[in-house]
Amino acid sequence: MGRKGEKTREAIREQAYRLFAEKGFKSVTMSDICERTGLSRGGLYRYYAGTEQIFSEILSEEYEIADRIERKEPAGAILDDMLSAIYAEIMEKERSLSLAIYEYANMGNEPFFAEINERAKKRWISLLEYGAGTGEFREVDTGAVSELILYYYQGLRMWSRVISFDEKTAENYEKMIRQILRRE
Amino acid sequence: MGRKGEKTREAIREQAYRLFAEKGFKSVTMSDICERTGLSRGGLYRYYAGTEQIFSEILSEEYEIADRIERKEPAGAILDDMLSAIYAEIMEKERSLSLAIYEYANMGNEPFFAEINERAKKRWISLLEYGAGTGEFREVDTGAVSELILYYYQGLRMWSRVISFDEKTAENYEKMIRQILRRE
DNA sequence: TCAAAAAGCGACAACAATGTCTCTTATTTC
DNA sequence: GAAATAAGAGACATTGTTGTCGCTTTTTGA
Repeated sequence: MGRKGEKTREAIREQAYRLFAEKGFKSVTMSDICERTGLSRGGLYRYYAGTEQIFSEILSEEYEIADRIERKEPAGAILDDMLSAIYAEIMEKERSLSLAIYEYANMGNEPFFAEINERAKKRWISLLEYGAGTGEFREVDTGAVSELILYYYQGLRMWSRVISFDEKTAENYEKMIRQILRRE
Repeated sequence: MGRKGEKTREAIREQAYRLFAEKGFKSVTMSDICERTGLSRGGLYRYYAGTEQIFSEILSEEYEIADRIERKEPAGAILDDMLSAIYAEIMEKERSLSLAIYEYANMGNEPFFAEINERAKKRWISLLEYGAGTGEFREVDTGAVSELILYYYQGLRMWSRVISFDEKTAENYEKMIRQILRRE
């Protein structure tokens, strides 16, 4: 019963994702999504009541993935993973939602993103503490350093849409973070 | 001849600035600006052909101010000035155009902002070189460090609209930068 | 295979924003 | 203070977007 609908739902999200990545949140209309999916208005509205609904569904998928990093490896190895994930994200561009997310955040969804951000910061703090405990990292002001890691990354990610970075810029990020954490 | 017009022009820019700071670029309509200024459509269109025109005029004022930092003081003093300007910008919020600028940048104005950014980076690089020359700062990879300074700042500035920072966060910025530059 | 349910269509009314044009009202300037 | 010019009003046609609704087509499962 009703199996085809799920395929369409996914196709809608897939196409909408691309549109949001291209144009941000505000500039995407339901008509745009109709066009891309080949659906009519009636067809599309059967699934989603508007762009906000589609976007928030995309977002929850997105952050679900980002949130499930939880292991018990050496701090250095975890750091490697996180930095290479970040490197990839800075370099990808085409699928970057940074504009859409930022627009959406500024439309009354501040608390949600404050929360996301708080969690990310806590994750970094606990990694830094853990690494300092095992002696892999230098002792640092974990609050300040995790903010640096996060906002430096945000700045890069956002402006990589506007300025065409070479790999050097993304490498510099990694290099600076490692340098800050390196034991002398 | 025609003096009153200039007053109105300025009033339009002033009100438009507020709107852009509140809602970003895309969400501001000519009708919004009519409402705030108390002008009719005909009246407003006599001065500006659209929101892009108003915004780009506001931008050029904005960057004109930002661009004229050129002195021959000790590197440490220049650094102090720049950091305190940054501190103020992170904390102000109400008049922050960061959303508007980012939206506008992503609407085909990438080259303009790439250029602005390039200049800012060069300014930092030359300050870092100068300071290392006088022995006030540590010798660092000036390219990498200036990127860190810039994008960390961008990240902070953008997300300060969404997350209510306390002064601590802005202070941490200053602290980290000084620490990176401090001679041992 | 065929009836019921799900999926999809496209016209339509309502609204919001744009840019223009003509007319009226203020402001200069002499 | 009167003619010339600038500033401003507001109605209008146009365009784009939204959300809905009744109808048709397709899918599904008994």
